[in-house]
Amino acid sequence: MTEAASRPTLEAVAARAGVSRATVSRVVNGGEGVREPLVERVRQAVEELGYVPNQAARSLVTRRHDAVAVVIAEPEDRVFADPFFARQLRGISKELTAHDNQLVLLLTEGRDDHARVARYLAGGHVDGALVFSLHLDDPLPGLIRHAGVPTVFGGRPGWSDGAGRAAYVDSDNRGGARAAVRHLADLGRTRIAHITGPLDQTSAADRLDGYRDVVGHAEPLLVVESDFTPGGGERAMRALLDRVPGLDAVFAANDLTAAGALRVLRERGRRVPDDVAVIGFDDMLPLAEQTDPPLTTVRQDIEEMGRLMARMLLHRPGPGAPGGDGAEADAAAGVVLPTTLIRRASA
Amino acid sequence: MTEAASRPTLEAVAARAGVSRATVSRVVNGGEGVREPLVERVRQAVEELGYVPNQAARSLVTRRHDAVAVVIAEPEDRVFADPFFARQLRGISKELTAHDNQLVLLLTEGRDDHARVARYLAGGHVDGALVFSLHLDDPLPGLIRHAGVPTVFGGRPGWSDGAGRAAYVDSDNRGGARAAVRHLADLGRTRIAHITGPLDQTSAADRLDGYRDVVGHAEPLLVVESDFTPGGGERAMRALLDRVPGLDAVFAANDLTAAGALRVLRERGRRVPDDVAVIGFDDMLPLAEQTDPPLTTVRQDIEEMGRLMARMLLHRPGPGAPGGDGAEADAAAGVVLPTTLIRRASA
DNA sequence: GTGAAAGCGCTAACAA
DNA sequence: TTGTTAGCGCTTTCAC
Repeated sequence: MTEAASRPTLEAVAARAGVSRATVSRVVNGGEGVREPLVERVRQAVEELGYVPNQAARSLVTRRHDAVAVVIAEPEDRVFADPFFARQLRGISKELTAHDNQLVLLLTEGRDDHARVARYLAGGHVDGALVFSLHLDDPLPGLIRHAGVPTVFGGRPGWSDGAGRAAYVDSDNRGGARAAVRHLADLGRTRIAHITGPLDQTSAADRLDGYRDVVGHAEPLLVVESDFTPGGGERAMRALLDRVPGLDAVFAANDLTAAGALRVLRERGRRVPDDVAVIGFDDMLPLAEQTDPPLTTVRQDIEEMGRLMARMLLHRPGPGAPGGDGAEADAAAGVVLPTTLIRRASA
Repeated sequence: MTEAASRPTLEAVAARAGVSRATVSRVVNGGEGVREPLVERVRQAVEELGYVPNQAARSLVTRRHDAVAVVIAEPEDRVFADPFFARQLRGISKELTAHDNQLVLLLTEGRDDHARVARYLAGGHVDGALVFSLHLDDPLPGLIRHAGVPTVFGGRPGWSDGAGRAAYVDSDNRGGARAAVRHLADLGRTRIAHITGPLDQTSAADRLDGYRDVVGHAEPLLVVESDFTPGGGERAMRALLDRVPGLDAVFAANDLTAAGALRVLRERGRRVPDDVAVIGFDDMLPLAEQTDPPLTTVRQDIEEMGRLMARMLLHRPGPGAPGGDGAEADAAAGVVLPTTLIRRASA
């Protein structure tokens, strides 16, 4: 219970081991070019004193921080209706931990916070940033790119100004949607409706594209834009049933929407999947398992997305590497992860 | 797009403003004791150069970091089946941001990670820690207390070794449970069952106590220990129905469990709430709204819990203050937040 | 292979 | 009120 009084310094360790500070430093940082017996002596001294390097002092000279910012820009409550970010965080955390990096979490509450985040990032407190921003018109990504910090985005960024260079990780929204709709078609369904998400988000737009890849643009009446919420799903489902009473399948852009749709279908006396088959997207648990009937849906490997984002940031070619200055790295700007159709009872 | 070359230092600002570094420092840190015209000159130079203080250099001398660690020790997937932590994080983040503190997120994956976290905390990289650890036998809280870092716990800590001094924030699990069960009694229900959570978690134990406050210990057959999962809820509900077919109400220790119970009740042909009334705990959205019927449940103000934790940590009496050395602060060790019964259709 | 010494950018006495 | 100066604890040339 020795009170934190003042923690031992390199100096103290050096004294104890009977070597110079430089030697201790070398040992602490990997021990390259120090002879074995000395290494051992220093290790022991470190152990005995419970020495932990002072990161501030180290950063001051190395200009590295071994810290990465995770920026989550989600003004709405959606972040919390959804374990999505939590899972990605887990993936990110694992990868960062494996490389001895710390995770600094920056949550933004709205536009006011943007300046704060931009300042922080520009302030060089972290070695890079992982950014989640879902809306096309979000000014934050621009601010961040301007801050000159190496960045990897979560989800395909929607802006278009020479953004070919932005590194990102996304899941295969389009392919997943295609698989879902194709599955409905294979079931013999011919009037397949789609409840979209907010189309200012690339994930929603991509899922719509996937739907169209299979059914074409033939029946615009079968597509309703919604908002990724259960309430929106209900409204959309009602509209669809009013417009096309004979529809026999629904592909909802996410599970929340699908849950709302399911309720309306039940309320209107449609049996699922007998009369109308339903597929969602996300495999959001426990929701997808708890709906009635349990929801067939498209799963994405969210944790892996997080891990990959961190890996891309950490392993990007260093500032001195050929072909780039680090911030605007290398070739493969975007990485897209596969999705899987999870069959339950609803389709 | 000026590449981060090297950011301006205090020195540069001083030169530009024609003053000394000390003066710039004073202005940057609030401007106390500097005459107005100078303040203005310095501010301008800061602006023009886009100066941002180097936190590492500052920490090195002040030994403060304006950073707080949030430690989430949850080996299981529960963290992510539940927006609980995300919400608390939001609350914490808001409060920290308001006081210009950064949030360093430490997720632990299991025992292996404990040493890492303990080392980090002991390393003096942060000014304090907010710790979530749900299990009685978790060694992490002990390690952390040993690290000598000011700490506030999320949820009443369960260990007993002189832990009267540990600061924590919890919601009124016992009172909430009492309100739920009392509501069931007011509905005229007389055979009220309880599906508990894992009793090695104080929240589950406290909810059981609340239940007993109302119904007493009379009917042990009406209480089944479960695990906070839907599957566990199903199993518990089956056991309950087998043992006490005539039961007319169930208080489930959380919404996930309640959802499982609801399914079994339907499957066994019991109408809810007519035959059996059901109440959950948490008000976990969207689940609680999407069950059939929508779930009556006990809501806790999760975000406020987070905010309060941060506030307690930030405003704790400083190291020099009377009556304590900061780590083992003042009087009110624990703060308990009220809960609210949310009435929906299930009870 | 090892040590001595020079800062990294900042704050905090202390002097002026 | 302002400036001068001495470090904070560490890494990193550069000699030896």
